[in-house]
Amino acid sequence: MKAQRANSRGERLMDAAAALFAERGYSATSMRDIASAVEMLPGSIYYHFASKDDLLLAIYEAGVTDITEALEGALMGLHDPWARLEAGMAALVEAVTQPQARTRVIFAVTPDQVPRHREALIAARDAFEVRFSTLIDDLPLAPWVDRQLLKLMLLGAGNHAQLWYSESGSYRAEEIGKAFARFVRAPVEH
Amino acid sequence: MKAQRANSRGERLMDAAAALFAERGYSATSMRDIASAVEMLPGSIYYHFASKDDLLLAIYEAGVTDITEALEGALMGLHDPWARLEAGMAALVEAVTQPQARTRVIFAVTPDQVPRHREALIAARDAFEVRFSTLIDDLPLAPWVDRQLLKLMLLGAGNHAQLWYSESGSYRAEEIGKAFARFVRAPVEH
DNA sequence: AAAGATTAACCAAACATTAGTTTGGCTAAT
DNA sequence: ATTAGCCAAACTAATGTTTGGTTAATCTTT
Repeated sequence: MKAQRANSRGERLMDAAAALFAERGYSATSMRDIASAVEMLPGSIYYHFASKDDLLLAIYEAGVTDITEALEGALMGLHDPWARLEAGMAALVEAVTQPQARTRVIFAVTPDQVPRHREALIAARDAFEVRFSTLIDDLPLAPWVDRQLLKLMLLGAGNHAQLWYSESGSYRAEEIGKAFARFVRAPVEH
Repeated sequence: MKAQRANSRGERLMDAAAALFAERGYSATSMRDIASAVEMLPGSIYYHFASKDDLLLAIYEAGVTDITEALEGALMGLHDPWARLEAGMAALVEAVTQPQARTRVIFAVTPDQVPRHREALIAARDAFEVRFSTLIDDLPLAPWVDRQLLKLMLLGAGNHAQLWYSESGSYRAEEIGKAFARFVRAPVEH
């Protein structure tokens, strides 16, 4: 009873494509690159996905689902707003740095690079960002603080970790996320 | 005596290519796209640059020169370390958001996307980052603060502004940069 | 200063390769 | 007997690049 074989191939395809999209970029990755990564012929991909655009869209939406669930999971049981921000940032950095990740594609591929699905990608991405925004909304902040800018700063910093993070490096994803949250909370100055 | 015509065309080529590289990405931009942006034929580009790779490299290195000079200019006359950080962040955000920019290419194109010049691009980018690091090194910080992580956070946040900044938006580049610097300095909490 | 030679900057046209995609058929499992 | 899943092979368009020629400006020579 090893069903799911069909689904399993489709998923493997998405994972392999996601890894290539995240590393080399969307348009720098060819269908032949993807095909040879899963050991099948280029044309065979079209049994699973109607086009390269659609493949990317499927990965992107799956990635948004993944990262949203990861975020919810990390927040579970936490009530203190700053603890929630730390956990959320940790989840974000983990999502953009994990090697097997479809989640990396969300921040590596910008909607403008896939004109045909531009709106759909923006909509999917916004769904996550709105969810992330509530973390900042709940913070007790000084009145001079622009929450919108603070959100964009934290999102940008977390996203950017994708570019310099290394598994062999001295930081783990979780510490990075938490550190970013603490930098804006506590008086860093001395 | 309107000399410089030669040089002027080459510069216009770099600017047009830079704009396209920054918006659509390196490999999503074709030589024909670039050529038609400056109203000449694809093959004519090869009189000025030996290859697409070399064109990108020239733009990238010119961009690093630009942003480095912009940074130095912004810091001139400032001695207080926090004032210098604010000015530096403002210069960074301005560099990644200005429309006529070769500087945007630095943060829009990652070295891995141009394998042939990977090391050269990394070296150029590092030259700027090292310069930027001194801003953080000079800050009087609490002992628990990891300066390396703080640097990466600020760089990431500034770089990321490129993705959401809009000229018609409610923020100007300078305020964004300064706001980011203030978020980590002052106790945001209330 | 005029004629000739040279060069910078580009065009016109093509080349080989790679891109995304399509089609028809094969094979193993249902 | 049917169908899900893939192969084999091709097709068209787009890609980076090359080549030889053309034009207008600059420089040299007389």
